[in-house]
Amino acid sequence: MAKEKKQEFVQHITPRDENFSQWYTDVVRMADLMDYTPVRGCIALKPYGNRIWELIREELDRRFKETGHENVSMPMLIPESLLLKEAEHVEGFAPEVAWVTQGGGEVLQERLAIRPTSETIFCTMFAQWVQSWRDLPMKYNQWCSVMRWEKTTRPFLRTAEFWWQEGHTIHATAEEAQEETLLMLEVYRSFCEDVLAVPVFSGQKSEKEKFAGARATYSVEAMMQDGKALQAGTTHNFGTNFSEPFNIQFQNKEGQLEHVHETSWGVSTRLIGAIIMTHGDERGLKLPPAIAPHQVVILPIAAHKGGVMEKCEEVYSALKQAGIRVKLDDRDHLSPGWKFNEWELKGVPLRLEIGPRDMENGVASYMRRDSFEKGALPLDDLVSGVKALLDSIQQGMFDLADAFKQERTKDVFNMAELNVQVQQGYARAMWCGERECEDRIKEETSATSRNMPFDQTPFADHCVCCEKPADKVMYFAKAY
RNA sequence: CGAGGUGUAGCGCAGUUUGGUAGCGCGUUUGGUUCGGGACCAAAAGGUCGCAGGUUCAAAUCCUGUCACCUCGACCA
Repeated sequence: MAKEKKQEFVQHITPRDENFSQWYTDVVRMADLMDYTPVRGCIALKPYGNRIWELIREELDRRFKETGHENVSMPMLIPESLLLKEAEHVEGFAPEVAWVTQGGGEVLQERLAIRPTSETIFCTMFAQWVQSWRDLPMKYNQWCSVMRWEKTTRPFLRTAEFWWQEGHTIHATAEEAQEETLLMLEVYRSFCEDVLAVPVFSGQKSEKEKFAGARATYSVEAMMQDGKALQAGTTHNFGTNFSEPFNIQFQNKEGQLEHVHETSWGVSTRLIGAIIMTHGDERGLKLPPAIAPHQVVILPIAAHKGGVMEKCEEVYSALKQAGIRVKLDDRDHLSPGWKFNEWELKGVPLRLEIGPRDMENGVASYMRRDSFEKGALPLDDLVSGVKALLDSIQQGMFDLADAFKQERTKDVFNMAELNVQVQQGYARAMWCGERECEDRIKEETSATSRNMPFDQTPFADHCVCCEKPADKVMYFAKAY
């Protein structure tokens, strides 16, 4: 009977390998991360999902400050005239901008865009704030939400409003701007891999795929468990593309006016989608300890029996004192089996059980969410045991994801091979650099160019598509 | 934006073909017994049937429109 019921429960999550998209939406809903709202395509982050985002923010913000950035806050509304100043930029964003046309019942003289991104307003303010070479660089970041009126939406991956950070910096020289662009790309790469345990491909976007208005765009691209690509973060070098129309100038050491060189970079709540689709399994979410709202959950077994709750509370305090994010699940109307499943669904990395039998043995039983491995930790040295397990889980999750990524990435030498490979993962190919070939690959395989790795050592001499001489190494994949 | 599908209690669904009192399971609340992989008994609460119009004595059910969500495409950063 119990077994039948359990199966019934598990069936609520669509099997991952049967229908990955459906599995994803099931997990998002059941893990209680978000909910839909009355506004089309706009989601509400619930406490659990919001907490994950908070932890991501804390960790990223620390890294931004370490690299010399400061936070600012800009207005949500952008006058249309500002948006129109950079031609490529407006062309790229115009179709998905939401507009405010009235305020307090009066029709506005100029309609205001709800920011789809803040380059234009940053540029406007930079122009007022910079005068001398001594003012440079200005390295600012803001945490906010932006709005893009998307045709189809999907929780975390593409929503009409989403939460993100956008860094905007201006520099005196092209070299400095390029250095900043690559530095922030590296911050994103190490954040994804070391904190989220999400291995990524780091490299430069093609002309076709770069940001509207950028001279060069770089990205970190993750691989989901269905083999598809997810762009996890981007950095852009604008050169003087924006500083010229916005007239952001400074006086150099020689007393002459020069335009600044600008960069921007961002990551969003899409990272939460990346975590789910990189690590999740048939039982639900699987969170890396570094950003798990609860790193450890303590479950009392037979809580009414003497000393069990007291011991749980003691362990809870000790772990909390040691700086571990710990949850004591003392709800007494739920059976242990129920709680096991619920916390597994929510992705808690480590479960501790404390019951009469454990107390006799002076241990706490544990189970790792990553490998389901069970064991026991001595109560008198619990903190160091838990810390070691959390470290091991963090590493184990990365290693598993990285092995998957490598297994699903192959070199291809012609269109037939490319077509086969992008059905299940990333294809590394030699590419001539022509837009025509990129378009043809998209048309025939539905895969797009992801990015060019920094190691551009050729492994063949002709283009995967047109067979003409090629010197660019490019990753292709189907993308979210 | 195109093709297909779904909207009925917090969640999962039946009822729609053939119009006639709003149903089931889980969860929730209260009381009690339990507790090492989704426990049990008893009682109770909970629904504008997505929304708007129409047909009818009567609409969850038939008709029209509309909105949202899901799947696959297209588009996009």
